[in-house]
Amino acid sequence: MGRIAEEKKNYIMETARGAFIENGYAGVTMRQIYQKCGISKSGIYVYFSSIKDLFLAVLQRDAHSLRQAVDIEIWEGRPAEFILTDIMNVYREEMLGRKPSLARATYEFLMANPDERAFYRSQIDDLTSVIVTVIEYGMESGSFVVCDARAWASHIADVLFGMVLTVPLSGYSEDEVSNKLTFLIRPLLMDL
Amino acid sequence: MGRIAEEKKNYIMETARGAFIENGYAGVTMRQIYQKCGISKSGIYVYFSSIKDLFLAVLQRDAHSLRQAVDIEIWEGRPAEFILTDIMNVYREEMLGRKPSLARATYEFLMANPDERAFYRSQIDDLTSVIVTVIEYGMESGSFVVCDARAWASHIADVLFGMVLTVPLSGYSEDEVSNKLTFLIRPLLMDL
Amino acid sequence: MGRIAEEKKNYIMETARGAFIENGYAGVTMRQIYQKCGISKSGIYVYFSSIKDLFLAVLQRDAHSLRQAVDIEIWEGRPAEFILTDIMNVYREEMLGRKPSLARATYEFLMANPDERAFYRSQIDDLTSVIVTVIEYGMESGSFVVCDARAWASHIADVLFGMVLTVPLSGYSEDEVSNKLTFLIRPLLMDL
Amino acid sequence: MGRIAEEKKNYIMETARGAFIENGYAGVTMRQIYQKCGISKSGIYVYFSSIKDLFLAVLQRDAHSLRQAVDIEIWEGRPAEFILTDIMNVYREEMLGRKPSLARATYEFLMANPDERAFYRSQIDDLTSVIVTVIEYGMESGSFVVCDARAWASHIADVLFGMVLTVPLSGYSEDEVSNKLTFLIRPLLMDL
DNA sequence: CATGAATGAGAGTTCATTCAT
DNA sequence: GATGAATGAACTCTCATTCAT
Repeated sequence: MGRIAEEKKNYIMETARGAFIENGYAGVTMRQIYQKCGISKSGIYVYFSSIKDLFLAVLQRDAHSLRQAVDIEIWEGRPAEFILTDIMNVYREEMLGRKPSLARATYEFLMANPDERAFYRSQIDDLTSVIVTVIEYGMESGSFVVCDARAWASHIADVLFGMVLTVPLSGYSEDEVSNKLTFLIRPLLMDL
Repeated sequence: MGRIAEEKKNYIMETARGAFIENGYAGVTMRQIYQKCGISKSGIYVYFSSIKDLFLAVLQRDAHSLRQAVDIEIWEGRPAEFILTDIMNVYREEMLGRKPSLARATYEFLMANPDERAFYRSQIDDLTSVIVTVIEYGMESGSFVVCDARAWASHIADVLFGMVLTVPLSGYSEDEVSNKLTFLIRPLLMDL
Repeated sequence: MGRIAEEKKNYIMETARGAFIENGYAGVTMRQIYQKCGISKSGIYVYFSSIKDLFLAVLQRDAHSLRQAVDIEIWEGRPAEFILTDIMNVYREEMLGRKPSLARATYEFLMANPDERAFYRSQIDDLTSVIVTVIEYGMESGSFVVCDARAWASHIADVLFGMVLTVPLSGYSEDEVSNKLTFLIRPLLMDL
Repeated sequence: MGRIAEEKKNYIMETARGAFIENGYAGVTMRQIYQKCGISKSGIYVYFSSIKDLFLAVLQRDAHSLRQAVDIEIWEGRPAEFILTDIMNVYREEMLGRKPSLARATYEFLMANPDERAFYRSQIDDLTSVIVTVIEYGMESGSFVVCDARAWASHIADVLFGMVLTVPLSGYSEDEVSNKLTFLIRPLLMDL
């Protein structure tokens, strides 16, 4: 594939991503995508053999890693509780619909395609491991109480992944969400 | 509506419920339902004016109330930590797919019908209030540490509602789920 | 058929008439009728074997005769030009949608049921003959110029029957309609 | 759109036109059209997004302008009374069903789609203005008596538009129609 | 590499009518 | 005399995908 083709492929993925964010997985039609892209109906099939294919590509590309950002923060000596809060804020913005999120689309997609679910687990595990790093760093630096870092990280990751799905339904307000997230990590904080 | 009609209506709802549990909301077609029911395509419309209508009926009928069961348990003097565990187990079975669940269908439905979302919030609130009762009972009886019952109940409800959606995707094993639920309520327990 | 049945039949016709006036012939469904009537779905079939049947009954019952009213006016010595204007006004109100009209429904019905068209012709002929009477009376009493009464009557009837259909589409204003009707009969008037 | 596509679109419109002429607007289904066309059900939607869309396209294409023909006739010096008769004959053929007419379909369509009624008014106005031209030409050339050209033209147009709808119902014979049209314009003629 | 055209399968819904009760 | 239940046939329209060009 030439460079131009590569760019076009990327452009399609980017545009499709927007559609998936807006309408979920099941709610997106080829029409929406090729119209948004301004290309022909069959133009998409040149690069992706099906909607499923396209979504998987979008999903893989989107797997954002907090890892790097967190490593830098630690290296810079930012207090652990702030780093943890930073992470929570990323997800909070997603819950409140202020940050584009593929959560809904991913949910719908994985429900319809059970074979691909391993991907989801690995996403949770990634987040968990990042949080583990933060907690351990916090314990070392005396910001966090001593605890089972892995258990806590896993718990936090679960809650975040869950609330990203449920908050849009429950309609929790920004304050409610913030309180809930604060409540979630409070037991870790030393001086309380 | 005569008794026979009432029975048929129930039969349709029961059958449709199975379809919704299996395929979610978006994945269910009228065809699947009337074929499963063994009636004609238009036969369903005698009882329900649309798929949405039918799903809402199924949903309402399904709104299980833990309230009563919990009240009885308290009245019987069952220890608070056991009652709480009982509640968690109900949801655990749902997470693990061993208890038929409308969670997925509900999620898809509410995503497609934002107007009905209040229903979801009220379900969370119902669960929260039941848990509040249990926690307060546990604090009185000395099983639970003194804490902000409402905040904890709300937190627990959130986690349960979230995990009902995410566990089928993450593929957590029974043990993992159990551990997570134990971890969730451990801080409440007195003797730890 | 007993008297009660007779009354019910009349009631259904009256109610159906309202529906036909509102929605034309093709636009009326059995549902609308039996709901408006507050009777059961099949209740209509006790009295009328089909929608077509029902409409025909409504139509026959509705054939209003101006004959009698006009005869009285002549007998009372009302000036011919006023009587003619009275007739035009009946139709003007219908054109402007201020008098309930079956014109649209009749049109749709007869287009779909060519066999029944003789009825329409007889309606035009009825009106024509009434107008003939008025014109002859007007000629005798010196209000109208001497003319071919039958040709003029037929012409006027045609225009009225046509405009009852077209005015709702053309959207002529009340003034426009009035002017047109005045223009139509002006040549008959003596002192102009 | 390529030339082949253009041709196919025209072919569909032509075929649909036949269906609308035969069965009106409400009486035509997509099925009839795509079967007549020999294409697949969804094939039509490639070119027209709905029945309404298709009908509007047919209607626009069909808007015949007499204007040009009349201008030529005047330029050629054809007597005004003949030109007027030519115009009337166009509509007479339509009334008698010898010239395919969309009048019925248009009536049904506009009744179902009130928003589009301006179109009807503009059609009447177009015809009126053409007739005005002819009448003025006739007055100048001494064929017609001096009169209010606009009022007469409007009157004639109304009658023609009305009779196109009513004659198929009244079943007037060719002679009757001819007589009526003659009667309509007689007052304009000079030597009578 | 790209596209317009075409399609089969299927979606949800409505309707007039029939029939056992 | 009246009805609730049921149905088959039809409706408009959408979709992901293929294929010749």
